[in-house]
Amino acid sequence: MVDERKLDVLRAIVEDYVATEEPVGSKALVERHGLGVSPATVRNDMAVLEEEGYIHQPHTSAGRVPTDKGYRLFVDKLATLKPMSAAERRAIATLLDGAVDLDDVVRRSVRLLSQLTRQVAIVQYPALSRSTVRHVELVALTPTRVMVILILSTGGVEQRLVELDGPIADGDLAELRAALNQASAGVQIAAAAKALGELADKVRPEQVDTTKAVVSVLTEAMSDHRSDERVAVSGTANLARYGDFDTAVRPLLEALEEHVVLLKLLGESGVDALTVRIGHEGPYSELAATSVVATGYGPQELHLGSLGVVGPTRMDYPGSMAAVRAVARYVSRILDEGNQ
Amino acid sequence: MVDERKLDVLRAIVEDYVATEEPVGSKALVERHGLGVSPATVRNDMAVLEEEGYIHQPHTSAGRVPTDKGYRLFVDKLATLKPMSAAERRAIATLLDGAVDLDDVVRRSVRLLSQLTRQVAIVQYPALSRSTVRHVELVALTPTRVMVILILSTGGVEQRLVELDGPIADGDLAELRAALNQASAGVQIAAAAKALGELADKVRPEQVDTTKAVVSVLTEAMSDHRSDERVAVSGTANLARYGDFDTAVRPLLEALEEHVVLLKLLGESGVDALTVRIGHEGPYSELAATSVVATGYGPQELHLGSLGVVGPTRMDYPGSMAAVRAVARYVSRILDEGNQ
DNA sequence: GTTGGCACTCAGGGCGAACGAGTGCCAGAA
DNA sequence: TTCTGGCACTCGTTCGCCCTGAGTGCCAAC
Repeated sequence: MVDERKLDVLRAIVEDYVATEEPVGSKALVERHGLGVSPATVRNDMAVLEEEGYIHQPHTSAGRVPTDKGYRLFVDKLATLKPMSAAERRAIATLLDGAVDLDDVVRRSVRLLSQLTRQVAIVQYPALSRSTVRHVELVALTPTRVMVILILSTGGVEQRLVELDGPIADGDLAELRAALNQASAGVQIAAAAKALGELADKVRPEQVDTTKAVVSVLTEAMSDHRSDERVAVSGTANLARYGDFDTAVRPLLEALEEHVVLLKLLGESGVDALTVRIGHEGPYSELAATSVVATGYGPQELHLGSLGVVGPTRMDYPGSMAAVRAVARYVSRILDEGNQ
Repeated sequence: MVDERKLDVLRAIVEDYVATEEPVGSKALVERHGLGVSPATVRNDMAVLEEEGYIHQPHTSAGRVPTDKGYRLFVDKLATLKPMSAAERRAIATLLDGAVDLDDVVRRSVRLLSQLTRQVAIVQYPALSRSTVRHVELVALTPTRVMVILILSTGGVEQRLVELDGPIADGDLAELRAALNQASAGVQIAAAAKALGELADKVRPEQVDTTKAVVSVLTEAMSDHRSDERVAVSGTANLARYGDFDTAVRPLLEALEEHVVLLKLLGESGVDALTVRIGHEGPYSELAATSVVATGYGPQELHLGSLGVVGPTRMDYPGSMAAVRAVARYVSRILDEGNQ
């Protein structure tokens, strides 16, 4: 199917259907797009497109609707990314530059993305597991209670409270702090957890218990509560614009509650590599009516997390793809700056 | 309207309508509830109830539906809190006790509450502004970059990065840390911000710039990014069970995106004081079809935040009220323990 | 004050006709 | 070949109609 005009027809059908949400007929097509041929000709083309599975007719006397395969071709061959307007670029820059910390970056991004695309936006929190330990801090709140603070290269911070068996002297605390940092600072999280595990063997006997207590909390903070399993969601109100409530809105609303499902939806596309999953191409059969546009983000090609939008298969792919890419790039840049 | 039986009739109408979502007629009423009188008698009572505005007839040949005023009377006079089952109590205890930090408590609570009530749950993050400063920590990441960490009595932690004009010596950093803690530790946030502001006048001249930089970031962390303006939401999928999409679901979905709106919805009810706002009683006319059940929480009667559920006016008030109160009490207890 | 009887109202469902958007096909023009 | 205008055909949608039945209000009797 190399026919240029048939591709034009498909593109026109997708664009019209996305805009009107109604099956599009041959007459309306030639009127709204300057195709330069008659409706009859378009009808012939449509018959071929249908035979090849790119479009579909809900019933005999109706217009045509793109199939998932049709959207796929549209995205792969026909769509050019809508460039972001200057105003949109400015909005991205000013909003994200105002973020005060890592969580704030995520919250602002997800909100921004949902506003730009008028879809449901999802942003995965950056993976701590890929980052390195920048510093470990111990603060004695009382002689037997120590606040353990883990600071990561991504700007993420985890804190935990440790209850000690007996009181600890300030000097011992400083010593322990130094030992912890020597073992872990600058080291990737997985390696750091390992190094810390061996630390208890190297300290003075009377420090062993305390060290063990602190280390166990630290390693737990590193592995157990992995922030990369958290996601932020925004724009659910945009679901209200969906047509079919039961087949489209309800399953998606349910999916949005399950963060595990969301993570699977987002997938693991590389940094700066846009993934578009259309309808049944996704991992969940209940979500056969929704598409996902996602990409990875992170500084220097290092994949720290994914972000994207979900919406009806009948969505504005060029616009969504452009917005997702723009936001991902900006987030990557911010993470990069914070990383110096 | 002191008639005991009329109140019984109203209670029966509310319960039936909540269960079936359909206007309830006189015959069905006497059948399902053991009222011991004939339908005709009930009809007379219903006529009076309607005259007084407690119930309403959608159209002539239909049954009755409670009005907001009817629900109000039901909640005030007729409803007894459904006690939580043992299993529910256990679920609350085990789930919330497993929380690792303050944010986790909030996330778990909101999820729990939405599951218990099968409604949309909202939990406000605890107000930092009411808590006291427990400790301020400074960590030199590089000679000119300092991580400022603010630890609060509620267990909340805020961190910020400060870029200094020139390098700072370890000794000076320790000195500054001591000064900061002396000025703010144990002090309420508002007072602490004030005390810190005066600190720059008291340090050695060569420390003034550094002090000012750190203090400005600290006070900003204290006031600007107030976590009590953040809320967590869960259970939006439950909206799918609503009947009327346009009048009930859409406005609520939109409201859920606006955290300011949510905070206003939750209101500022005292700790252990349940607030029920029914339909038009709330602050937003678009949300005339939704009710809010909320309460404050916090240790020792100290109001740190609010939590609650929102749903259709046609909701299970006794069940929601019981769940909201149970979760709030448990959260309060956890905050209290963390505070020792 | 309560009850059974009865006429009345009216939303909702089922049915059929008219409508019209859109199609497929075919013969003729380019 | 490829495109075009014409035409008969399909079928979902809309509208008007009637009928049904749940539920009511009122009244006379208990």
